[in-house]
Amino acid sequence: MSEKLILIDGNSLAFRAFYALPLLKNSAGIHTNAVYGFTLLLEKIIKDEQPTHFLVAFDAGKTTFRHETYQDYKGGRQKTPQELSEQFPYIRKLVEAYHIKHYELPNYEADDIIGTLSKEATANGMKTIIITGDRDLTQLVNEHVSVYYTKKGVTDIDHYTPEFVRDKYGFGPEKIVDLKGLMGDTSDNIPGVPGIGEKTAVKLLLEYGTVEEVIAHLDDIKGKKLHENLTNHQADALMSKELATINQDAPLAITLAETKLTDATNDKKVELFRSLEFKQLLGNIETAPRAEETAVELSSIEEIDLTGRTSVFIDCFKDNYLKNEILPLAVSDGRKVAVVACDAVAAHEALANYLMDPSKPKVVYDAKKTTVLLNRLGVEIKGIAFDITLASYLLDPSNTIIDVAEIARLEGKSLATNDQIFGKGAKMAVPSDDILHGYFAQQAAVVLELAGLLKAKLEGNEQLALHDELELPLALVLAKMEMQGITVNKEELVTMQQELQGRLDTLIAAIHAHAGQEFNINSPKQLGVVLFEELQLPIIKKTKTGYSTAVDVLEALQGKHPIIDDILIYRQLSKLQSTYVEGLQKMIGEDGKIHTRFNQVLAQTGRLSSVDPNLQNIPVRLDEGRKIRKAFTASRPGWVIFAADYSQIELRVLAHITGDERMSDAFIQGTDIHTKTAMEVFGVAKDDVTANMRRQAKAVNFGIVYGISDYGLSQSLGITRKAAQKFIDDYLASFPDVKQYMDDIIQQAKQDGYVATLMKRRRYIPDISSRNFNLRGFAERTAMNTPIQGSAADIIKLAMVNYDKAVQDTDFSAELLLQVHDELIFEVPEEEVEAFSLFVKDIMEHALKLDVPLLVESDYGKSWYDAK
DNA sequence: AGCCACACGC
DNA sequence: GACGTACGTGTGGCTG
Repeated sequence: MSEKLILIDGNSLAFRAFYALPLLKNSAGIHTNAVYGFTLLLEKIIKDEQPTHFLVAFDAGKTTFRHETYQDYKGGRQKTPQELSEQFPYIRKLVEAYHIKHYELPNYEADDIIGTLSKEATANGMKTIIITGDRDLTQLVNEHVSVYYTKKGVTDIDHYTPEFVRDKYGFGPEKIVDLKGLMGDTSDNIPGVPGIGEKTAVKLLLEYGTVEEVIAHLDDIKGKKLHENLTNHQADALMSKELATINQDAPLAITLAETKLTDATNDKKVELFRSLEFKQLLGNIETAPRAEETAVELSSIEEIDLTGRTSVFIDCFKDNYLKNEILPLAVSDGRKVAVVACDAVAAHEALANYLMDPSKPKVVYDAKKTTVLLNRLGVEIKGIAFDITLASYLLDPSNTIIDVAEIARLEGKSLATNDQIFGKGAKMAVPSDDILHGYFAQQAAVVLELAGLLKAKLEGNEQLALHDELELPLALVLAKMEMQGITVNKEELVTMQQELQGRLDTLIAAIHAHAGQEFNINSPKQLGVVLFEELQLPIIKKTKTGYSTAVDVLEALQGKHPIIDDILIYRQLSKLQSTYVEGLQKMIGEDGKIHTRFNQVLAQTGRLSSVDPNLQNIPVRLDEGRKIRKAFTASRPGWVIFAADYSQIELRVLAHITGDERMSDAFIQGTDIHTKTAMEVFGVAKDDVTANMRRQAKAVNFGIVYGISDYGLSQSLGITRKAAQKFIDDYLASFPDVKQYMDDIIQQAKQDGYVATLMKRRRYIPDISSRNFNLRGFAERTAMNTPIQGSAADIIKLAMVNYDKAVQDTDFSAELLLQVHDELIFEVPEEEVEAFSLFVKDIMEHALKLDVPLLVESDYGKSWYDAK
């Protein structure tokens, strides 16, 4: 087969890894984060690319041949932190442990080594992949050489191809050096020409081709200042181009043949990982556990001590526990573990009694799933005291928990994964009872072990109450909601489907007629060709794969061609048809209901999400879509759908957290918050707030709540980024305590590494100190926004738990069906609804005492549509 | 099977 | 100056 060479820019990736990962230390006090990140990258590259040849290039020293040309080359760079430079020897050792060659050459940079070898590889018919964190190498891209850039972290990678570069600039990679020649490069202290940034440089190059040609045509250049700068800095431009040019003929003392990878043992890797304490990686090497090694001896259920601390593990095949095949149940008492076939659980009296006894504390992997599965077996489990999935999520919501092995891995333990036992994709199957029972026994044993570790960590974070009093009780409420389901009227959807299909057919015909040909309107690619090539409409925006045909683009084209209006309507209707009208019908069960599942451990802010189907994004904004809600009804005649939603909960939380008086006053006095914001930001009296001012103020409030950037605000208001930034500045000047909070919370994130909600939910913000402008900006907005959105999530969750507890002491027969972030949906007998409304409103408004009032609005009707 | 573009909600 | 800009889920197209 063809040969493939990987070339790694060692210094650049060491820096990336260092800043991407928290400053880890092994017990000997050596910092290891850069080495660790480097290792992850090597693992990923070897696995994904399967190279035949491999080399890591390093920079040799401070001065290079470029310094002869320009003394200040790379001047003004910050010194490499000590914590990183001490890791370089280990990175070299690491590379050697992988039996990968590394090379450095005095007077040259890693870039030149890479450039020279990639040229040689191309000459020998090899494919080359260059991996770096530095954009400089883009110039080497061609059809045989790709450059992969690490984006976020170390293992998130962007692939640069000649087309990518061409799409971005309008010219190929070979002109990158000309670009640098004109615009310079601050990171390498390459001067370029003053007053020329990317925009101007690209324009000039598109017109003249190269720096030399630009200089040759100086007299044609318009703009006095530009002409003057170019004239005065011709030499700088040429020198900058020279500096930016990678040397592809460096005098290397290493040959391509020497970079060939050999089959090697893991000995050195194991030794190094041991000394650096890379436990997880070590676990991966020391072969995946075989059944015999980890097999727990199976006891009969009678031998288990069900009186003390126990764990219960039950699961089903694939992820939908509301309907899929139930697998056995395993119980561990910490010494012995027993596995019972699911059919035998309810029949086994001692076991069933134990499961239903609230005084017998049980530790589980997933309380909601466990509750549902046992309920399906006819057992109402009581006394779940700890959920390791919830615990792991609360400790760090970025943990993506897919199985017990994943939580174990996070705790430095290695064990068989669900994928290993069940297989994945089409090959997924339940294994033999032997394997299955052994696996389940092990799961139960490990769950018990992990519970102790995680509980101690929660305690250390003062998060035990968050688990015990909020998330765990909520899991049981959610289990009930999922099992309850919501009735959906299929006939209603069928009628809508027919109606929509008629309109869609008409639109398709009209669009094809406008286009003069038949094509698939659902294909952005085909649509792009029709709009921008056949019909020659102006290209507003591009995606990385072609023309963008997104709504904002189409709206900008309205009036330019009659096809646009039809496409906009087609888009809207076909989304309704495929996702909702047709999609939801498929989800209606034999009970006439849809049973969504709520994911309690996914959203980084603490919100819930909903899958299979997602009932948190049923249309509401446009009436056309809102009509879908007519199909959602109460399950019994005489009952109604009742919806209660928090009014402006996030902004109320913001007023509470910041203590901002003006904002708080608005809520205390019941002033419309968007109007109030407009009054403050525009400095006008209430009666002088125009509809447009209120609309803009609303968008700014939206931005505050969701942590959008100046760019995001500019997009939503259709204004410039500068104008958007001014809005934000004016807003913060109007609400000084909000401004103070924003500054403080960023400081706090820097200091603690995380931010927290009112209920002590955490979100870690590792990028808060990134020197990457984008990552840092994103991190800052996350820091500002998460306590607001997350506290709002805390409040509605608390309301749900309080409601569930309180309703049991009433005669209400209402059922809680759905949660949509700031809204709860119930079904209620119509005669109860008035009293129930007061009951729910009281619970929701007093879920948590804030310095500003919480306001709940509600309505009811025969369908969700009517409960507006 | 996995990625992309797009669109829905909050 | 900028790598790309609230989150999460589902759909259809396309690619390998």
